[in-house]
Amino acid sequence: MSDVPQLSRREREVMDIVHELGTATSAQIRSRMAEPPTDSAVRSVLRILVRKGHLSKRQEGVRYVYLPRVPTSRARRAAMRHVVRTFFGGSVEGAVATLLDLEDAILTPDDRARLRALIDQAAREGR
Amino acid sequence: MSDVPQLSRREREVMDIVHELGTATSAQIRSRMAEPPTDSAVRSVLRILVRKGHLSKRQEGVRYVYLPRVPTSRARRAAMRHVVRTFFGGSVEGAVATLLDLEDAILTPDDRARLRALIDQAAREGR
DNA sequence: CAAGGCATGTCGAAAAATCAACACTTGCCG
DNA sequence: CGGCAAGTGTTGATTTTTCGACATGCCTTG
Repeated sequence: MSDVPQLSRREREVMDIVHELGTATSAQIRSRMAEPPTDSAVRSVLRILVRKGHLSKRQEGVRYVYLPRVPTSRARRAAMRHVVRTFFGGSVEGAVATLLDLEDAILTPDDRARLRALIDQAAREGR
Repeated sequence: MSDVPQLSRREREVMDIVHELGTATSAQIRSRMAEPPTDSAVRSVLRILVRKGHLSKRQEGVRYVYLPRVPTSRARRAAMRHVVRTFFGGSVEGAVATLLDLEDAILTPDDRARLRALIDQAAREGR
């Protein structure tokens, strides 16, 4: 029922960036941060996130590459669920509506077709 | 391009709750917090959020009621945009897919019809 | 092999956030 | 009126976060 993210401001910022990139080095992350601190500071946060179990690191040649410990699919769902609950009173329909209304929601005919298919599928699966 | 939320952990938690409730008293907020601190502490955070301009307060009888300073519609869009960018590489279609796949995405035939209409409308509006 | 660079981890200081004790104000009710 | 109850703001102590100076290790290149 309850999330327990417990992430500080910087920690969340870093997690978001890693999620966005999928995989990222300390330098990449730093370059995307708002008012980026020293490289050293960024790596401090990274180490904390690893210790807390939110990220894992892989040796990539000389350097480390960080990646989310939670599979993207799960993180996506969790993020969506949170937004739907917090901002849409749990209404999936409302969320979709806003989504389609976003400025950058440019849908190709293909996209539209796929969306229709998704709706049908949801229907078939008894939802 | 960049958000500048700059919210601390507790601040974000409180903001989420207020957004979810639309309007909330200190006591309501406290009752929804994870590991709720003293009532006094909650009100401290609230005052900070007011000072920072994220919340406003209205006298409601004896007590204060807090509400988001940013209109819900705008907050919704911002939240959605953030999730889409962070977790879906900007793909609205992908976001909708996940949305429809959520456990609690129970769509009535009516809902489905409305969603189809929304897609059509997006199409008509040149998206 | 030496030197220079690059990437890392440790550590402690500085800043921010978190928290609750306390004091005050107001309304209510006996 | 007197006192309790509910709600609030101030304040300073404690904890957490944030940060960067520094030392270390390793690779590469000359």
